[in-house]
Amino acid sequence: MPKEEKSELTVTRPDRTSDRPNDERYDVQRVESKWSARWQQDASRYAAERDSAKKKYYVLEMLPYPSGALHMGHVRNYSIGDALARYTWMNGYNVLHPMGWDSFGLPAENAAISANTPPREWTLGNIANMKAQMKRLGFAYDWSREVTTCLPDYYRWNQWFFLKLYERGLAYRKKSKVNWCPKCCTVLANEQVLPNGCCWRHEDTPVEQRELEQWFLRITNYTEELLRDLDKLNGWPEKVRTMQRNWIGRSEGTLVDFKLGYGPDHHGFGPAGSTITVFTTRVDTIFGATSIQLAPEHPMVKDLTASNPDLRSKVGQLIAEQRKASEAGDIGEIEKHGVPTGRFAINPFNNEKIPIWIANYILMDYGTGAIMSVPAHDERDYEFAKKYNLEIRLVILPISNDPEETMTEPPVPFTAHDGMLINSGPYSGMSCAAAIKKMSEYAEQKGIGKATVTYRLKDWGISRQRYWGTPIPMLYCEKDGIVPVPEKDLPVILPENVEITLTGGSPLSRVPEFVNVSCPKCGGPARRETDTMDTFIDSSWYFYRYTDAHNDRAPFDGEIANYWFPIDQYIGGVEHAILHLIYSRFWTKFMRDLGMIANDEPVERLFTQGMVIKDGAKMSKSLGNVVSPDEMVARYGADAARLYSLFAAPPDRDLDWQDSGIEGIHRFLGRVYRFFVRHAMRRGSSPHKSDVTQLSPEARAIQRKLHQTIKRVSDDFQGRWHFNTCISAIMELVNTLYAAEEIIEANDVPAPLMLEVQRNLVLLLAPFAPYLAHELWEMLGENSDLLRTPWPKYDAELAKEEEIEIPIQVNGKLRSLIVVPASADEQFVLERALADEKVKAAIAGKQIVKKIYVPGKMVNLVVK
RNA sequence: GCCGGGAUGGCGAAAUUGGCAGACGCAGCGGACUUAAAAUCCGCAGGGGCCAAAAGCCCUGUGGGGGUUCGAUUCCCCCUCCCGGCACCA
Repeated sequence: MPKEEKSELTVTRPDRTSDRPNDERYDVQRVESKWSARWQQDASRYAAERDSAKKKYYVLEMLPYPSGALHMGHVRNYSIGDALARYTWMNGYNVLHPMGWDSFGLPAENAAISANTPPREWTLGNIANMKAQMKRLGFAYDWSREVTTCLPDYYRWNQWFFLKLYERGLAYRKKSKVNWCPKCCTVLANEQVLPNGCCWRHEDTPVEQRELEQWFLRITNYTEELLRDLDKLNGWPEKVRTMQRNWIGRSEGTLVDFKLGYGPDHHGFGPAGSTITVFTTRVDTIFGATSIQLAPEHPMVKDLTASNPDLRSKVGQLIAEQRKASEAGDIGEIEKHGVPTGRFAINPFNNEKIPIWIANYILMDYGTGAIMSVPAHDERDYEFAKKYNLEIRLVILPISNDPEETMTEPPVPFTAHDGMLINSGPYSGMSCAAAIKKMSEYAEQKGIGKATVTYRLKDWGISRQRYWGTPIPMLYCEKDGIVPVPEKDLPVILPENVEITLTGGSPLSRVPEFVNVSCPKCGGPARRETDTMDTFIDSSWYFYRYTDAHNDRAPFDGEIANYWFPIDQYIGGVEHAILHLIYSRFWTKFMRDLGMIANDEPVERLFTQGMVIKDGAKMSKSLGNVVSPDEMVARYGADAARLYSLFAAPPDRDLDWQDSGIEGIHRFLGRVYRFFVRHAMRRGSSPHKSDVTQLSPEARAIQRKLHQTIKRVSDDFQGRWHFNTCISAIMELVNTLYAAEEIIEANDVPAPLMLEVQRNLVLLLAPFAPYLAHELWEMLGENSDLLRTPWPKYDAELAKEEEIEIPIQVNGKLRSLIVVPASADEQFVLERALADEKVKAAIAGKQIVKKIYVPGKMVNLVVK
C-alpha cells in the first residue's frame, strides 16, 4: 500500500521529546510510534483463529466510504468497536474484527471530473490514506480479511448474486422514472437534486422526470418476513425497529371496485377498464363516500380525458404541481385542488352514483392511486369537499358511555375508529371494527373487492446510470432479448480509461468495446447493459465476505459463515437505520433461501452511536467547525483522541466536541504514566509489610477502590455501554492512588497489592487506550501479550465498604450524616441517628410518627 | 400530523431508575513548587441568604404546571421547547 509512511505522524512538539525513560513526562509520540511500528510488524496479531475451540465473537463496525480521510464520527464509531473487540479478546473469545471499504459511488466520479484523476486511482489512494490513519489510531483489525468492494474479486459476486436473483425471478426490468437534468442531459442521483428541485450544477434548472427501463429486485417478496422478524431483533434499538416498521408501512384495508356509470351528461360507460378500484382502510365509511378521487397519473385518466383537451391540460397542471412538490420535498404542503371529470362511478354498496374527480392530493404510488372520498370522516377529504362544495355525509357517530351523547352530532371530520355506523343500510348500528370485517366479507362474496394489505415498501430499483459501480451482468440480443451473462464469464470487468462526464447517460454506453458483444445463446450481435448497480448492494452482504475473504469459487463458504454468523455486535451510525439495514436483512433472507447460510437475520445486536457535533452543529466544511483526527493524533495522540470520544458523552448520544476536553484526557494519560514511572519499580523493593490480609486502612482503601473500579468497568461492558462512566471510574481510581502517594512512598502499601493495583489498572485501560496500556505493561516487566491477558475479576468481598455514611432525613429533608459499620442493623442505625445532635435539634419538641430505614441507604424520620 | 429520543451548574455530563442531586472532566478561583512562566501537585466551587470574614446554619434548585409518596431527576397526568425519522399513505 502506498502512503504507508503517513502512519508515522511526525512529532509536533520536538522540545518535549526525550530519550530519558525515567522522564516523568509522557512523550506520547515516542511511545505511540514505537508500538505502532511493533504492531505493524506482526500482521497476524488481530487475526481470527480457524478451527478454534473458543467461543466466537463477531464484532463489526460499519465499513466507511473512502472519501479521503477519517472524520471524528469514524473515530468514535471505531473506538467503540475496538474497545469491545479488545475486551472480548481479553475475555478469551475467538474474535472476528474486520474492516473494509464501501468503495464504489458517485464521489469518485466527481473527483475524476474535478481533479482529473481516474476513479480507481482516487479511490485506492484514499483507501491507503485512511488505512494508515486507522493503523495510527491503533484499531485492532484483521487486515488479512480486508474487503474492497470496487475490486473485481468482490464485485464479481455482486454479479453472481444478481444472476441468482434473476434465475429466481427476483430481478426484473420495468420502466421507471429517473431524475433528469435537461441542461446536463443526464440522470441525477437523488442526492444531486437540490432541496428546491433543481439540478446541483444548474441551480435554477428544475429537474425533470424521465422514464427509463431499469432493473428492480423483488424485496417485496420478503416484506412480511422483514416486518415480522423485527420482533425477534431484541438486541436492536427500539428506534431502529420503529423506523423500519414505518418504512415498510404496512396498512390493512379493503379494495373496492366502483363501476363507471352513466352520468347526467349521458357519456355512457367508460372506456376499457370499466371499474375503478379504490383502496381504503375505512370501508366502514363507504356509505359516506360522496366522490371518487383519482391520482392525476392514474391510468384511467388518459381515457377519461381523451375527448376533452381542456380537461387534459388541467390534469397536466396537476401532475406538474405534484412533481414539483415531491421534488421539493413538501408534498403535503401543497394546496388541495382538483377537477371534476364529468363522469360518475357507482358505489357497489348502495348503488349510488358519485362524481369522479382528479385531485392533486392523490398519489399514484400508494394503494391503487384511487380513493373513495368520505368528507365527514377524513381530514383531507373534508378539506377538499369544503372547497368544492361536495356533500358531507355523516355515517359514523362516536360511541359514548353516556347514551344521550351518542346522539349528538360530532364535529366533522370525525376520524376516530371507536364509533358506530348510521345511515349505512344493513350495517347501521355496527361498530366500526365489526363493519370493516362484515363489509370486506360482503365485497369478496360479491366479487367486488376484498380485504387486503398494502405497503409503503417498494421493490428496490438498483440501476444507476453511472460509471463507478458494479456492471450489471446482462445482455440484450436482437434475437434472444434479455440474456444473462453466463456464470463462467464472470466477472464482467468494469473497463478503465472511460471518459467520465456528467452528460449524456451512462458513461459505459460510450465504450464500444464494452457494449458490443456476441450473444452467448445465438452468437449474434448483442449489447451489454451499461447501467451499474446501486452501491447498497455492495454493503448488503460484505460482512459475509469477511468470513472467507479470499474465496474465488463462491462469495464465501457457507460453513465458515455459519460459524461466525449472526454478527454478535454491529456498530454504526443511525443514518443507516433504514436502507442499509433493510437491504442487508433482505439479502440474508435471500441467501438463506438459496441454501447458502442458516441464519434468518444478519445482526444479533445493533448499536447506533450518536453524531459528533461541535458548537451545537454537525461538523461541516462550510461551518468551519471540522475537527481533524490527524491533528488530534499529532497533538495529543491516538489514545487521547479515542478516549475522549468515549468519555465526552454516552456513546448513543450526540457528542459535542470540545478541544479543551481532549486536553483534559491528555493530562489524565500523562498522570497515569507519571504514576507508573514513579512507582512501577517499587515492586522490586522489599516491603516491610507483605501480608495483604493485614492492610492499613489506607491500603485497604486502595484495594477496595480497585475492586469497585473493576466491577464498574466490567458491568458497563456487559450492560449499558456507558463508557464515559467507566472512564470516570478509572480516573477516580487514579485519583485515589495519587491521594495515597505519601503512604505508598512510605512503603505502607504492600508490594503485592501495589503490583495488583498497577497490573489491573493497565488491564482496565487496555480496551480504551491501547498504546499507553502496552507501554505500562512493558514497564511493569510483563511480557505476555496484553491483548490476550485475562480481563481482571473483581472480588465482591474486597469491594465492600466497611463503613458507610447514612444520611438522616427529617420529614424528607437532609439533617445529618452518620457513619456506621456496613454490617449495622436497623436498630443500631436508628439508635445512632436519634442520638445525633443535629437530628435531636431538628426533632426537638416534635413527635416521631414514623421511622423509615432503607438498609444501607438512608433514614427518614417523619415528625409532627 | 404521527412515531422515537432529549431538556440537570458557566460547559460536557453523573446519579447502575424512587433514597445524600451535580461523581468524573473542562473552564474558573485560591495555594504549593519556581527568579518567573510552563508543567505538576493540593484545595475551593449549583444559586441565594444570615456573617466584616470564616466556620457554621438556613432557604432554594434537575424545562414549566399539577399529582402519587415518608421521600421524585427517576413513577402518573397536562404543557413548552430542542433533535431525529416518517408523512396529503387513503
